[in-house]
Amino acid sequence: METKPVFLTAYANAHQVAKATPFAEAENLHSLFAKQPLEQLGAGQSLFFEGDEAKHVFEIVEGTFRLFRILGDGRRVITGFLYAGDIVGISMKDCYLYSVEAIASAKIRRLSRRAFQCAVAESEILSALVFEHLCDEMASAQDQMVLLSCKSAEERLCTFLLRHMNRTKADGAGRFVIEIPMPRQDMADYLGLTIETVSRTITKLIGKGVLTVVDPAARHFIKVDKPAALAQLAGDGDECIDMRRDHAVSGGRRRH
Amino acid sequence: METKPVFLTAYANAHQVAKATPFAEAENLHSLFAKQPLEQLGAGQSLFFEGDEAKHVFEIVEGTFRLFRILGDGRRVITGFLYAGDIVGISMKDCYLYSVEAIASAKIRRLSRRAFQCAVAESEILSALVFEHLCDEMASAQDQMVLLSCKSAEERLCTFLLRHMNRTKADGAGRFVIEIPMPRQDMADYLGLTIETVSRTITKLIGKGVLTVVDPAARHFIKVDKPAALAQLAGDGDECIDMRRDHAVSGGRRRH
DNA sequence: CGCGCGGTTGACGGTTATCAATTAGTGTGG
DNA sequence: CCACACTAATTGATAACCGTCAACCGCGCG
Repeated sequence: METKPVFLTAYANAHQVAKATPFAEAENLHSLFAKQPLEQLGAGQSLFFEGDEAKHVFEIVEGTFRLFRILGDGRRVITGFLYAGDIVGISMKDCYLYSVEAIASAKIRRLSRRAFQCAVAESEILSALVFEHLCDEMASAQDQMVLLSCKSAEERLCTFLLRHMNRTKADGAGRFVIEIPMPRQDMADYLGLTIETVSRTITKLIGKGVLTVVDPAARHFIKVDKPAALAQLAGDGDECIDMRRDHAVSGGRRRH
Repeated sequence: METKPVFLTAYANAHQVAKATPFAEAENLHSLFAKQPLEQLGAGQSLFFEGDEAKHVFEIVEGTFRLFRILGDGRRVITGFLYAGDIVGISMKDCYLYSVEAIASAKIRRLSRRAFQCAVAESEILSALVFEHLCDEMASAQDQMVLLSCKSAEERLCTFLLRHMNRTKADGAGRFVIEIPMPRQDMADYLGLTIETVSRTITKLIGKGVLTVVDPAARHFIKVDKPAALAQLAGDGDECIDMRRDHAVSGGRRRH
């Protein structure tokens, strides 16, 4: 995550491009949006729908969004969430691959795809950042596939909470209060579970002393009392660097 | 899939780059590899391992490969397969995200990452192709997440077979003989199932008259007797274009 | 107050994982 | 040539996990 953008920049100096657009001196993707008007959205409002022509790129200024697809029979799959600072709409060709909705009220800025492409094409730095962005997206898609492919309900939930924990600062005692801005149904559709299983699994984790719901009225804030236990239960125990090269010897399959 | 590369090309003419490298006139990613020596690999041989420094980009000339990650306790997740003509190693930052192994004997060509980057940075056409490649990878990762998130064993298997069918030509009678080059265990690890469930589900589909195993000795060739039924059972019934915009009204969840 | 919504809890059953045995194909060596 | 071992795949019995259906709780709001 802290790696320098190496790709497409290695030969940046080979390009001597006339920099004429308003974005020419932009050094990161966010600065592209700086002059765009702020747009306010209400809860449940959509940025775009799956299959729509991909006309804009969006920067999330405030709030949380869900990315999802609907199957023929009504099943919904949430493929990701967006938080303040995220950018969406880059990794598209002609059409959006998924729909995006604000979970609660939110603020965004938008750029036409054309303007975005223009700015990126003129800057080696931005090209590299776009490439990096795509790689990050791929990496988290991979992680999600691992989660969905072979983790139990408890492992899925712990992984989910852990990801949120890592976006949060600890308090003095090394404990965390994490905000879960989305409703249970969204968590379920994201983790490939039902709302009931999510609820029950949270209850079980509370029973184990790993979690506390801060305020029964506001269930969107959860305190992590045992971060280490949470990481343990998440299942990807340091990914087992040593055995990757000779997994054949262990030979075992273990559960789905 | 038949869309023109729009991204990073829109302003291609703004760049007047001195094209001096051997790759300067390359018009597609494969031509980059044309002059590289052909390498032969045996069954089970690795191209690289998850976590290795990403030093090369590979073109698959012949054979099939599995992309996978190993979890701490030995569970294996196959995140994808590679077939002749595919390219792997682009969507990486410093390190490979997964390991890649030849399923049977195979042939590849490789390019150093540096050379690849160099060539791509000098050509607008190649840049656009790389971007397109990444978008395709994202799209199939999304599809896989949908599959793993909410499809039953039968739907998963039918989806898998359907994907292979679409890479194959029909015979005169509109039927298909598809080759499944990987063993059952690989299918299982890819579909988030066990080998037993894969086997049982195939048997069930044969019972329904949808499939025939061409030769009990060579189980890697499967005849699709009812392609329409297979598509039906795969579950993503034309993705329900109409209801995407108003899924709220249907209100229903349906099974995981 | 009654209603609706989001969330929790309980009972039950189905799908699929797990454990175990069997078959068939393949290669090896005497 | 056949016995043997070994692997890939299938089949069967059983049980666990989690989905389904249903009831219930607490809260906010008209």
